[in-house]
This record gives sequence, structure tokens and C-alpha cells, in this order.
Amino acid sequence: MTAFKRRLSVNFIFEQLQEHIISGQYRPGQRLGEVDLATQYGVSRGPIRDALRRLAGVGLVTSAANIGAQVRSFSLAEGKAFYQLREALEGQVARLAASNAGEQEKQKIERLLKEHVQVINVHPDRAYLQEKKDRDFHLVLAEIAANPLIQNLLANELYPQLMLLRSSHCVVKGRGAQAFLEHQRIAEAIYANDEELACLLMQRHVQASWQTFFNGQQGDR
Amino acid sequence: MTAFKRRLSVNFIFEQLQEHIISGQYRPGQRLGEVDLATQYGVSRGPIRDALRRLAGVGLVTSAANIGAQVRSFSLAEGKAFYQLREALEGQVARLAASNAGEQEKQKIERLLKEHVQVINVHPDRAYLQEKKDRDFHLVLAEIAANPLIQNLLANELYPQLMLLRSSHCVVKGRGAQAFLEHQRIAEAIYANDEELACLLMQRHVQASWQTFFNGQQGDR
DNA sequence: ACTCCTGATATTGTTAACAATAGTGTGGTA
DNA sequence: TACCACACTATTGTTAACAATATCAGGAGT
Repeated sequence: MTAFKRRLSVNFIFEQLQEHIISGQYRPGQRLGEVDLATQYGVSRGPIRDALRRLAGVGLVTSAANIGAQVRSFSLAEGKAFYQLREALEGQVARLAASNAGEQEKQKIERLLKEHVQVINVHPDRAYLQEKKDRDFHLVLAEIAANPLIQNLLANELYPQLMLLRSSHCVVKGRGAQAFLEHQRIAEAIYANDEELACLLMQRHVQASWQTFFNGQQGDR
Repeated sequence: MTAFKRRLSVNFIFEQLQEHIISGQYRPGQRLGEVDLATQYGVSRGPIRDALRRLAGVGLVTSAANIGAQVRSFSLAEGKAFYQLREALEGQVARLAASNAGEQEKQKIERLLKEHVQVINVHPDRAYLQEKKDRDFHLVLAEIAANPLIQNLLANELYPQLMLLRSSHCVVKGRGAQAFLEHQRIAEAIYANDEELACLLMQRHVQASWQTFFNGQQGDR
């Protein structure tokens, strides 16, 4: 905790805080005082401020002047808006992936899906997201889409926010088996380099994900 | 320049720097030294650092450890990626706007287009973007779309980046008249609450904008 | 009991000095 | 001349102290 090498500190602190936030260890609305964190990480307030600003930049934290930062809390309306955004981006990702995919990329997807079917057989209703970066279907597609801007946005902003959204609203059961089937259909469209179909299927996939989330919330209360 | 009221300073500095960047007053690649800016704004390095980090967050500035910040420079490939992102987002905006538009919203668009036709008649080939926020077709649509996340992303990140991109690459002539016609078609789709058509037309509108930009770059060199 | 004011406390915004790193130029050597 | 080592300068990262603001508790007045 105490052996940072200068600028690494803010990166480390940022990642640490992000981890705590998206894992639900810090609850939405919880205040993130600078002095607390500073003493906690054995560092001055400067790097803490930097890290908090970065977290605010990626939407994991809200911060107001003279008030400070707190873990962002998503309303259901914001959740809907978020999924609408995700629908647009991931649709474009699927379209671009279908456009760019050559033999190598198709095999990569194929291998990934073969791995996933194993996991699904063991945990049929896992949420099926908290995997390593390069083992996630959506992120692999984003890589194949070969658009660094969109890839960045998805990996560094939308995905962390999505995890926070889920951990905030106590999503218990995923829809692993169904999601996997949809992934397969999307993959088939990509194998055929069918941009429009890939885009459409991905959009529906995201919509279905939102429906599951939304229904889960309605049922809760 | 010397009468800030605390936290206002970083907002003011941020906006000032942003203005200088997107107007082309600061050229791409130009270094933004902290001490220079600090003395220039009569403030210490702290707020300057904050402002630079925020600028980096919205993609107007790149910053590396121990090296500092410099105005972002877009390659042509990044320009393409940028327009792909914009296509996805603006398409979704048009779709949502078509879905949400009631009588009031339609009249708002109608009035806006009536204003624009006046401008076009005077300046048929103006770039037709550097208008006030609430007088811009795309931003008004984003407002009607009623998705704060997407609206934020467009107004605070994509649009500033777009202006930087244009000022970077010396876009001389716009395509005001043609763009206006396309706006009208999109508006008609929205009047009919035809989500799919509005989305499609908007996507083509953005693509056409990219083509104009791209051809202009090719011609230059 | 309730509201409003006031002062104490805690927290954030800002500053200037210090530490460490990147960039630069000079001199020596082959 | 080409090249490398080394010191020097300029710039960023970090820290601790100071300034200003928000929050909260307690009390006076109704």
C-alpha cells in the first residue's frame, strides 16, 4: 500500500477505488472524503483528488464543488438511458466487427464461444459478465471492430458503469444461457459478414438485457 | 482575469482553454505547460491541473505522466473512428427523438428549420455548425431525445471534439445547403414519428458529412 | 414543538515549496 | 565526425499548510 512510484500512485488508487465501487464494496451515495482516503492510502490529498476526478470523468462518481465526491447512484430512468446508449454503441460495434472480421477474427470468436459453452453448462444462470477483459464477448467484439474510440468508451466507461448499475440494483440472477444463444446468433451474422443483421441482433440483445434488468427491479419492490 | 471565486476558477479556465482549443487558437500538438498557464491566469498550478485533466477527459487534450498535456491531434484514421462513433450516437438520437416527439417538439424543430433556411439563403456553403447550442439542429434533437447521458456525451465531448477535428484539418467549405436538405428529411421522419427512418437518415447524414470531410482532406495534399 | 440564527467543526479549494523525472546540451573519447 | 556519458535545466508529481465554504449542533425566540 505504501510503495508507489510517483504517478503510478494515482493510477493505482484510481483502479483500486474503481474496483471497490463496481464490486459494491462502496455503496451508491456513499461519500468519498479526501482526507479519509488520503490517510487510508498513506498519501496526500493531491493524488486522491486526481483519482476522484478521473472517477467522475468515467461516471462512477459524482462530485460537486465544496461538497465532494460520492459514489454515483443510478435511478431506474438513468438505467434506461444507459441501456439506450449501450444499444447504439454495441450495435455499431457489431456492425463494424461484421465488416472487419476475417478468418482470424472469426476463429477468435469461435474459440471464445467454445469456452463460454463450458461455463454455461456449469452455471446456467450466472450473470456472465465479470470475466477477464479479453474473455468477454462484447469486449472482444469491440476489439475486432477496430475503432479505438468506441472500444475505449465501452471498456473504460460503459462497462464499469454497467457493473456499478448491476451491483447497485442487486441484480441476482443473470440470463446466462439465453444470452449465450444470442451471442451465438450474433457471431453467426459476423461469420457471414452481415453487418446489418449483426447490428440488429446486438441491439435486440442489449434490449433483452435491459428487459431482464427492468423486470427484476419491478419484481423487487 | 483575476477575480475568480474559488471553484469557479477551474470551470472558467476549463471553458477558456476549451474555447481556445476548438477555435484553433491553440494548434494540435501544442504543449500546454502548467506554469505558463498558471502565470497566464494568475492562479497556482492546482486549478490548471484540474482543468487540463478535465480537458483530457473530454478528449481535447492528451496528457502523459511527467510529460504534460498537449492539444490533441487527430489522425485521419481517428477522424474516421470519430465519425463512426458519431453515426451510432446521432442515429440513436434521431430514433429517440422520433419516438418522443409530440406536437410541441415538432413545432420547435419546425421553427428552428425556418430560422436555418434564412441563414442558408445568405451563406449557402457555410460550415453551419458554429451556432449557439440551442440553435443547432443536432443538439436540439438530442434534447428532444430526452436521454441525458447521450445528450451529455454529444454536447460536452463529441461536439467539442468535432470542432477541434474541423479546425485541425482546415475544413474550409461546408455543405450548408445540402446538409439543410438532409435535416429537413430527418425532421419529416420525426414529424411522422418514424423511428427507423429518422435513424437511417441521420446515419446517412453523418456519413455524408464524413465523406465531405474526407474528400476535402484528400484534395488538400 | 417548531423555526431561524449563530458559532463550531469538518471538508474542500488553493497555494507555494519540495521531490523526482524528462529533455537538452556540452564535453570527452574512439 | 559520430557517439555516449553526464550534468544541468525545465517541467511535472507530491506534499503540507492556509483560506473559504458547507454541515451540523445548540440555543433564542415565537
